[in-house]
Amino acid sequence: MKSVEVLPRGQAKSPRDRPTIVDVAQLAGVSRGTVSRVINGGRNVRPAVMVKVRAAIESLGYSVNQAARTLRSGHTGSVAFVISERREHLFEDPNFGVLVRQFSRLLRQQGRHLLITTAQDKDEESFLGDYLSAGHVDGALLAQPHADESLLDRLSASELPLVVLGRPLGWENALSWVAVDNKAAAYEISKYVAAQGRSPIATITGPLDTSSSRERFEGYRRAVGKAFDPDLVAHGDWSLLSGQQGVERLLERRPDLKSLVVASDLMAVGAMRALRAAGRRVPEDVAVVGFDDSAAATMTDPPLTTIRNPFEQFTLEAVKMLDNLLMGRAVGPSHVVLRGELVRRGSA
Amino acid sequence: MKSVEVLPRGQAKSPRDRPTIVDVAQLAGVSRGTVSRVINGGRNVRPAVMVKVRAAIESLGYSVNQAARTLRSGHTGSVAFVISERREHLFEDPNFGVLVRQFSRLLRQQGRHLLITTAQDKDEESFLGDYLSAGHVDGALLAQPHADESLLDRLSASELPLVVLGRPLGWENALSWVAVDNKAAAYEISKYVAAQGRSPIATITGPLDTSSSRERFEGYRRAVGKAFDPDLVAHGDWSLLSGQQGVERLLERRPDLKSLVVASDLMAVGAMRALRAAGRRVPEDVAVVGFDDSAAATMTDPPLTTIRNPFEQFTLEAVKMLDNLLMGRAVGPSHVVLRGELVRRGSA
DNA sequence: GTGAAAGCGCTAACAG
DNA sequence: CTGTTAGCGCTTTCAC
Repeated sequence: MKSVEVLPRGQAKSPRDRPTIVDVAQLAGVSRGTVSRVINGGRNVRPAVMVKVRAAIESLGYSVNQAARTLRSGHTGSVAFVISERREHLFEDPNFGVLVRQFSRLLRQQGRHLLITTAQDKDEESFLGDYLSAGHVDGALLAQPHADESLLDRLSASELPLVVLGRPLGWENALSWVAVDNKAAAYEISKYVAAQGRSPIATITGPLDTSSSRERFEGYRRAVGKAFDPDLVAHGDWSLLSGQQGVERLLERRPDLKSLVVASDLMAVGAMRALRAAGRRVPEDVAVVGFDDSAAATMTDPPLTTIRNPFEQFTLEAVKMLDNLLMGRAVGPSHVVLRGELVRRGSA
Repeated sequence: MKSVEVLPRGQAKSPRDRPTIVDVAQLAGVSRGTVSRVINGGRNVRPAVMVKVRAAIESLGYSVNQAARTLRSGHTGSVAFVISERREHLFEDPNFGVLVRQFSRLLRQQGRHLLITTAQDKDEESFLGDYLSAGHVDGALLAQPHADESLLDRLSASELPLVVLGRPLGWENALSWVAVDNKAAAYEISKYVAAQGRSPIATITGPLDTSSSRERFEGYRRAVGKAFDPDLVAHGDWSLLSGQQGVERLLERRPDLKSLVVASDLMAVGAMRALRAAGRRVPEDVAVVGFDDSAAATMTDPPLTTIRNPFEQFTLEAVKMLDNLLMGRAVGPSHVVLRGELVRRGSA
């Protein structure tokens, strides 16, 4: 049943009120072909004719009919940034704005538009799948898919050129992706804390159905080594509240904890709040580190030591990868893994 | 020169590898017309035939070619949410996620897709204008335009059905819009503070080229009445830092200030930080109120008293308005003004 | 350097 | 209920 959808009937404007290439050709006294050449860069058109045609375009207020162009040429000139999160983190994450801005700029240099699309639940996901499969876009950048991502099935089946942002669990070999080495980052920041003599080190993870959560947890686990203790682990859901509750649970089980590796800055904010409520000072009694270097990281007191993602390179690689796919230059799926960077602030 | 753009050449997939309605018709042993009827809801098609056609669609992995459909039918089934901010606030504003979610859900009920599009600078704005004018979307929701918004010119000239979110300065009569009564809200919250005997009341405004900033300032000004003093006013740019700096300036000029009406929660966070640095307690020495009821409002200590926007109704009105435009039911531009709600927390 | 013309895939109007 | 058919507006050979 894929791709079956019903469009609303009845639109306001009669289609006839928009000038077409024919109107322009008539006014300029040339053929449709020539007008087409002009609006596509003007190769093989005499300057004088160019001027005439452009004037006609201007005076008619002509603008190209993208549907016709796409139907004929087979591509749309736009790319979707697909956000299939069930929760709202991505929008709250200031990193998201950075991503959007960079993608937008990079794609624009290729003459492509960036469209951001979202899906909150299964229904919307299927609706979005219809959209993407219907040829509305030439390709897609897919943000942080969950492990159970049915969109991934759908899209990879549709053969839409696709670059996944983050490691797509279960699809590592089939798809192209660019990811940050979360495991290494978590390892590094945990060791950083350990080197300060802050053991035992507890952690609050994100939801473990995302690769970033798993990797961060894995990095932490490897860093603490034999000292690993399930009682030092709490699981959160990226929310501030879950960070707060995580600390409450941890303090019950291991009141001796000396530091806290939290899988996101926002949860770290909650964690610090709970620590304060429990009478522990940061960083004197408990060192706290976060992840993401989000705005929250600078809003806490003390500000958070955290991991910053290499967005510049990240977006560049993703767009390059997608362009290769779109231009038919890619031989197969490719992968890039980048390193995050430790940002030292007051919390650890 | 509008609408003249150059698309990238050379796309990966040969157009021929996607099945069309003809392939489906052949496989199902019916005509193209019947297939079209099936994929458009199946009116006037026998159940048995429906089944056959659907099976053919499934087995071929057919999905509709949106370009062809749009070219023929004159509409795309999608709507743009246009963000033309020069800065990134919108993405950082958690309210943005709420807006997107609600718009998305509401539009989906109408069988329409929501596309979020952005423009960071003049160039991108013009590029975006091309996109929107080219018939990629049936209509647009335009977020918080600045006073100098050239996109507004462009779009209103293109006759694209348009609903502005926020009051479009200088276009109030020409366009449809839905806005929150910021002036009333600012008045209310300023009076709330005054009623607690917290005068003199200072304020930190947003950038005054937005209608919301102006209105909030105006409401404050009206509430303080004759007590108004330019020394009690600082101008920010919505950023946390600007809130902090605002307080520093205010304390220099009017160290006797007893309360602070800040035009956004984020700036209020900065303001509270600066107050603390200056040895003033909130709310004992200085009462602080914010605007927006954003996540930041609950992250401060004490949490912020602020104004919550009526998003539910806001999005509903905007989508209804746009639908009227799209369906040709609108007689002219319409306007809706909604009231915000005071949320009492610890800061005032 | 320019014109003519063949479709791209689909919908909807018209016959039957 | 179903088949047939005429384009929607544009790009792109192919001639000239």
